[in-house]
Amino acid sequence: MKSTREKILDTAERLFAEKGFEGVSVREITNRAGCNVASISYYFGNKKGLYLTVFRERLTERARKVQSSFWKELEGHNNPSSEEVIRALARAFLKSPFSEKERLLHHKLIAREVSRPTEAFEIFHTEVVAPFFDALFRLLKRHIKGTTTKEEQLLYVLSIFAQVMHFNLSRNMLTAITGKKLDEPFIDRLIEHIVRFSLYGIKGGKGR
Amino acid sequence: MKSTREKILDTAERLFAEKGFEGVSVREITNRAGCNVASISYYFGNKKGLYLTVFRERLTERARKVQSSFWKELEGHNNPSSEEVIRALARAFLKSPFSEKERLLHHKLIAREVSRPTEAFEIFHTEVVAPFFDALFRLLKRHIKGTTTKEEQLLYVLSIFAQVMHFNLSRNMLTAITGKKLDEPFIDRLIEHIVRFSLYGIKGGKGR
DNA sequence: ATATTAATCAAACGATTGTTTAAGCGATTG
DNA sequence: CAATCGCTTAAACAATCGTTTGATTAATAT
Repeated sequence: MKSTREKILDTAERLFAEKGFEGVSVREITNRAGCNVASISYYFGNKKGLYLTVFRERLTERARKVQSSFWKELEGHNNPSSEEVIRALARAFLKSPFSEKERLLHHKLIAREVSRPTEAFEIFHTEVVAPFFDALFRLLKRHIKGTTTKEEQLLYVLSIFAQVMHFNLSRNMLTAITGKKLDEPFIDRLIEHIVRFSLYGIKGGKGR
Repeated sequence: MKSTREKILDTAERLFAEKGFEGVSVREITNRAGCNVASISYYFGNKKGLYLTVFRERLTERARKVQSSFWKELEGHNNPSSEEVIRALARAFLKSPFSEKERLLHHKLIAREVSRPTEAFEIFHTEVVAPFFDALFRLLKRHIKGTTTKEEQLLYVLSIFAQVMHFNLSRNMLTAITGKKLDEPFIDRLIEHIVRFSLYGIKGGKGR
C-alpha cells in the first residue's frame, strides 16, 4: 500500500494540473487522499512546499523519461536526418511511456508554469529544459542550410513543442472542430502532421 | 473619465489573465479599480458574472478585430495562395492592432479557457472560433493536393494557432533560450518562421 | 517491558473569501 | 419642496482558506 506522502503527491499532482495552485484547497487534497489536513505541513511544510515537491519529484523525473525515450528513438542512427530527429521529438512527447491521462497532466502543469512562472519554473528550466535544448541544438545543427541562424533552429524546436502542448491542452476544441477523438490512431496522424509541418524550413525552403 | 463599470472590466480583464479566476479576489479587483466591493454584485451579479462579461464584452470584440485584420491582409488578392493565407493568419494574430500588452492579455485568457473550459468557452467558441474556422477552411481548400483530407487542413490552422499562442505565452522561456527580446523585429522574424514552418505539407510534401 | 520516535488525528486559530445589507450620496423628476 | 432614481459606501455575513496545536496511536529501539 502507498504511503500517505505518496498518496498526497498523487492527488496534489492531479488537482494542481486540473485547477491550478489557487484553484485547489489543501483540504480537498487531503480529503481525496484520505488523510488529515495536518499531513501537508508535516511532510511538505506548507501548500507551496507541496507544489514545489510535485515538480521536484514528479515532473522532472517524468521529463527525464520523455527525453530518454527520445534518445532511444534515435539509437542506431549515428547521424540521424532532420526528419528523423523531428519525428523522434514529436513521438517522445506524444507517445511517451505514460498513459494518456498522465501525459495530459504533465503538460498541463508545465503549461501553467510556462505562462506564469513561479519558483517551480526555475527548477524545471535549469534541470530539464536547458540541457535538453542544448543537446537538441547540437543534433540539428548538422543539417542546416548555410543561411539558417541559431535562432531559427531554436524556433523549430519551440514550434514542435508548441504544437505538442497545444494539441494536448486543446483537446476539447480539437475534437469539437475535427469531430475526431484524440485516440491512438489520431495521435499517430498528428505526429506525421507535425513532421510534415516542420520540414519545409530545413529541407524544402528556397531561403529567405 | 471612465465609468466604474468600465474600470472594473479593465482591471478584471488584466487580473484574470495574469492570475486566473481563482487567483484573484473580488477585493483586489475593486481596490485596484478604486471602487467598492459591492459594485461587482451591483453591475455583474457576482464574480462569475464579471468573468463572463469580460469574455462577452471584451474578448469576443477583440477577436473580431483580429479576424477583420486578417481579411484586410487578403484584400485585393481574389485568389490568395496558401502562403499568403498563412502569412495573413500569422500576422493577424501576432501583429493585430493592439499593444503588445493587450495581445498577451487576450491570449492568456483564451489559453486558460482552452485548457480548462468553463461557460465562457462556449460563448467564445460559437461566436468567434467556429465561424472563423469555417471561413478559413473554404479559403485553404482550393490549394490542397489530392490526398489531403479535411482533417489535415484543420490541423494546419491549429498548428499555426498553437505557435501563436505558445510564442506569446512562453515569452520567458523564449527569451531565456534565444537571448532575444520579443520585440517588433523579432516578431517579424517569428511570422516568417511560422510561414516557412507551415508550408511543407501543402507545397513541398511528397505525399504520405 | 520501557523509552523514544514517527505518524496521524480532531479541533481550533486568525485571516480572507464571495456576497449581502442598509444607509447615504447627488442628480433628476414630479 | 419632496420624491425618486442611479450609484456608492462601510459594515457585516457565513463560509472557507492555510496553518498550528496538543493529544493519541503505531512503530522502533534500548
